[in-house]
Amino acid sequence: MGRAPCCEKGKEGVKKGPWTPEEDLMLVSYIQEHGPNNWRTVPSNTGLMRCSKSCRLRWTNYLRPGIKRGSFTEQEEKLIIHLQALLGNRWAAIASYLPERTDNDIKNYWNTHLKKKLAKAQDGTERITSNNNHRSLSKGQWERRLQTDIHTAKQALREALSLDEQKPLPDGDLIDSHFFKTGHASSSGTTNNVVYASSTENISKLLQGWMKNSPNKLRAGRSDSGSSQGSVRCESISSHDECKPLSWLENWLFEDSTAGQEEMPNLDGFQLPLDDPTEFF
DNA sequence: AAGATCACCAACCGCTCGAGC
DNA sequence: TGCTCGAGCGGTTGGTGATCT
Repeated sequence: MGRAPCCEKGKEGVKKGPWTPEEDLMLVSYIQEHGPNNWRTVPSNTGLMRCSKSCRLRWTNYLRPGIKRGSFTEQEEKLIIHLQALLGNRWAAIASYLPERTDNDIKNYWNTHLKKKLAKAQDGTERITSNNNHRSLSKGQWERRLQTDIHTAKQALREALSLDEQKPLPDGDLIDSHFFKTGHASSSGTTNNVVYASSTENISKLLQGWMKNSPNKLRAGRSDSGSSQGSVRCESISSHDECKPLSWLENWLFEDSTAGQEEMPNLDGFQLPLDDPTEFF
């Protein structure tokens, strides 16, 4: 499989580094008109001296409507920790459960905050248990620990979701409708102060206008960072057109909660909602 | 006050996947 | 069937502001 050279790599005149508000405006104006697709043609059509990849990234990580910036809430933090435990470093998949956050954002937050936090916590618990763990775990012990971990993760994830019960995390549809109705995602926010991307007034005006006119385009754009993995998973779960990751997740949690709380989940009957559950590990 | 170090995050790089030819 | 290339993803880097010495 011949790998294509990185877009415009080596090409002269390709700008790198931070985006200027003018560039943002150019990109947003273009996407407002044409939608977030066919990135290859974006630089030439907009006149931006950027590589198509850079344009896509700028859009998905910063300019895309509905992106929440600023500090993460405790619920978000919990959710990330436990989704990471379940999914590993599949940031795009994790991001699909935090529709207002980008995979890059989550990844950064994980690397700069949560990893350290967990390392500290783990360090504390390891000190306690280290005396009892001189030998490596046997296979049986390992499996049992794995089951416990999964159980714990699910439990905490359930808690995280129930904490947010009054303002349930939006599923795929809610994201869009919520966003289009308000035109500004923070209007329903009851939590922390959030600063949204595209703070430049012009850009936000453009986006608001665009959102009113073409909701379907946004959906197309969202699917981008919604990750292919996420959508594949949706297909495997539901034959419906709509992708509702949180719905099945909630179902999954609630299903499990109907089982005995103290009962250790059986790994064999543990229906992970992925095509290949072993991918988790 | 100034240099060193740390923390954060936007952006880049390179790999994989999958559609199209 | 194999190749090309666009798109997406995760890891890494580099710039910048904050904090420390």
